[in-house]
Amino acid sequence: MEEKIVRSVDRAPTISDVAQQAKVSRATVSRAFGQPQLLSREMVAHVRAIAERLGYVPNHTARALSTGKAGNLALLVPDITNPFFASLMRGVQGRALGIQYATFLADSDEDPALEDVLIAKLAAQVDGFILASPRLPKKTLLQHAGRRVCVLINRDIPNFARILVDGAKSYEEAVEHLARLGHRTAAYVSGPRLSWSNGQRLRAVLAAGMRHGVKIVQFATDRPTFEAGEACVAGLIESGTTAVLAYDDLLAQGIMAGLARHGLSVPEDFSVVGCDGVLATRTYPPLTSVAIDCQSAGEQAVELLVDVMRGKSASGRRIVLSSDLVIRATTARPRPGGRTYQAPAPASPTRTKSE
Amino acid sequence: MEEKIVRSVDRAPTISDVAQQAKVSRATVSRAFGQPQLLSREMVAHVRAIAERLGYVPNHTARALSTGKAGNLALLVPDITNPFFASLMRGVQGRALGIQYATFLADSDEDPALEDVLIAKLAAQVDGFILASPRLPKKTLLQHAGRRVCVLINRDIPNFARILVDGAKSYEEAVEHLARLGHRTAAYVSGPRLSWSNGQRLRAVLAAGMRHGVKIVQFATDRPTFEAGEACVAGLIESGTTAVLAYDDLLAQGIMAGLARHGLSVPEDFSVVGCDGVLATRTYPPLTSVAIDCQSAGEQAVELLVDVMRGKSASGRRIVLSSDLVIRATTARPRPGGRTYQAPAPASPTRTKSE
DNA sequence: CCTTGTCGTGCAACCGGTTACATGAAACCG
DNA sequence: CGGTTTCATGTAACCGGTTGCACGACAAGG
Repeated sequence: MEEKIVRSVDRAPTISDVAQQAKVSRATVSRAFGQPQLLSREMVAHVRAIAERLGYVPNHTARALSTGKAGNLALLVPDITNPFFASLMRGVQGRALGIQYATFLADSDEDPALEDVLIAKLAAQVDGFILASPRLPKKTLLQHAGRRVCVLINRDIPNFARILVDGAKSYEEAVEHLARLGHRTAAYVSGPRLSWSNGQRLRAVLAAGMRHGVKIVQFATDRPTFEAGEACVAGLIESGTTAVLAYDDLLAQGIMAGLARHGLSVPEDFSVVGCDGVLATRTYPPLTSVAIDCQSAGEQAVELLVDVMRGKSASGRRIVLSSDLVIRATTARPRPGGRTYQAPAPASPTRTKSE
Repeated sequence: MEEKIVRSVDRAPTISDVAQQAKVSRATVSRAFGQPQLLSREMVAHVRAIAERLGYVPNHTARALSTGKAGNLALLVPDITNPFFASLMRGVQGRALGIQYATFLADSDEDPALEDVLIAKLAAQVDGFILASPRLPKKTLLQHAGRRVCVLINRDIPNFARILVDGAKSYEEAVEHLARLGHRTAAYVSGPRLSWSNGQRLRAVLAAGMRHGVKIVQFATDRPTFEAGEACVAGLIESGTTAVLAYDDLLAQGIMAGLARHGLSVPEDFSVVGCDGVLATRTYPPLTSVAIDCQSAGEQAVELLVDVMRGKSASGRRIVLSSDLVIRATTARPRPGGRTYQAPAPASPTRTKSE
């Protein structure tokens, strides 16, 4: 029952093989696939039948070389383990497949230098890039855009085709929501400094805080990770705030873990708001969060990309997607008598190595 | 300040441009990059200097066509939004970059048919595939393997090069852990039916249950998702069990949410064990879970792939990676007097549409 | 001084497609 | 019925590299 893998010795059939079998020229075979309207009905059928029988599949590489079109696109993300970008990838691949494009994925690990290298390496093989939250300076992006079409996601640079997820309104609503519950002060835990989304969200929170009489305290993290969220909790508690808005859900999760470690419960002692739309619905307790349709963002990015490539004068188009504030279980009115402090309980996990 | 994107009009310099400038043949230029040892030191330096000045970069596509080597690899995963596969991707890309390979990523959405299509589409552009938890029948995989090198992850088929993450020992330990805590019955909530990992984990749980006198109840889900986990909770409660081992962390999270909705608390009323190594460390409360080094799995897959491609007779190699049971906060001794039932509290979230 | 071998480079074919242009046959038209 | 279109197909050049083979120069060996 142990079938051997038979590595096929006979190379894959080429256009010449089909041409020979069909007793036509290679050009005809090519046209039978590329421009069937140039050939007679019968000829197309004939050639295709032969091709089918031989198992012929046009060679993507050869086609790319002679046409100058790669038939590929690349998606660059700063962190694929972040559910936001993972969902984005799904959206991109779905639409790309529909237009016969294959998708390279590259993860820059939040590193601008690596991002630059990856773009350069892939440039030869793709017709266009979708750059999600790129960290590269505008100048560098302009250079790359000069060679290959680039669509940006969550980075707002004039003259670039770009998709922006507008979290501002929802963050403002979140602040209002907290104000209504009776919070007089709240913290904003920021994401990557260079991130457009982060700037937008911070501004929205500050403005809304002003408007609704909520004092805003800022906390910085260099990367939006669980650990970073956990780490900022000490400062959070010290600051005397009763609510926190995080840049994203990953941070929010970390914050919740940190709060628990300090003996504080959510939402009784602390209210927490995140942002993303994936993780929030997949963890417990259900996180009050700004929901984003990441998949749709990816799909629209692909469409925008092809529009630009086809020269539909969509070059500078700016598409803004809206978001929703979804109120779940991590926000409530602050404890009237103030917080009940408890000693931190650092639960170090027990590891059992197998094998 | 609004720089225009200047789409470069002059096409990228080719090997001919360099040859002309350097007053040598195209072959020499080619060798200056590919086989410098065939050329004199000075010639290599000369050509490279000219190339540098012109900004010449060898055309990947053309090279791929003439050598027959694509210089790319593809990673196929059933669900990129699952943190396990996302981490895997990172490992793969890291190693691939090191050997000058670019990585296609394809998400099959757990659909064998789509998987088949994706492999076929990408075959022309890659030298090899890394198939993570492929759902295709063995027969089909054999066919694909005949055309392109394939390395499997978490699928155990003889004669295939493959990487297996051995969760068995850790799941056995988990059952033992539960037994020690005093649980007499536990549930196993399974993942994809076709998944090798799932079979392995189930068998391990059953065997260990037998050995330690813990009765095992099985629950099936078609996809390991948060929702599926949530959905199976009703049955879980009905079955009268006091602990649950989930196929992965996503399921475990769903189960915890479902339990909470039914008014049961973890770990007081119910003990929960997951598996993965990413999500468990990023959510609260910290999940007792079988940890897997996904990134390393990805790295090793790439290395295995290049070994096979270089014909290092690694064709049938079977690499087994170990896992760790990490005991965190979701397992405890069962409530002595049995569970305290409460009425379910279906918390429907409030949506606030922005804009 | 001629032979033989080694080394550095060029020539030209090839990888597998696409496409501008040429060609020949059929259809149309006055 | 000759001349002009139109249509279907073939011819050959081209995309940008790689590589087997040929060739000339120069050094070593007899």
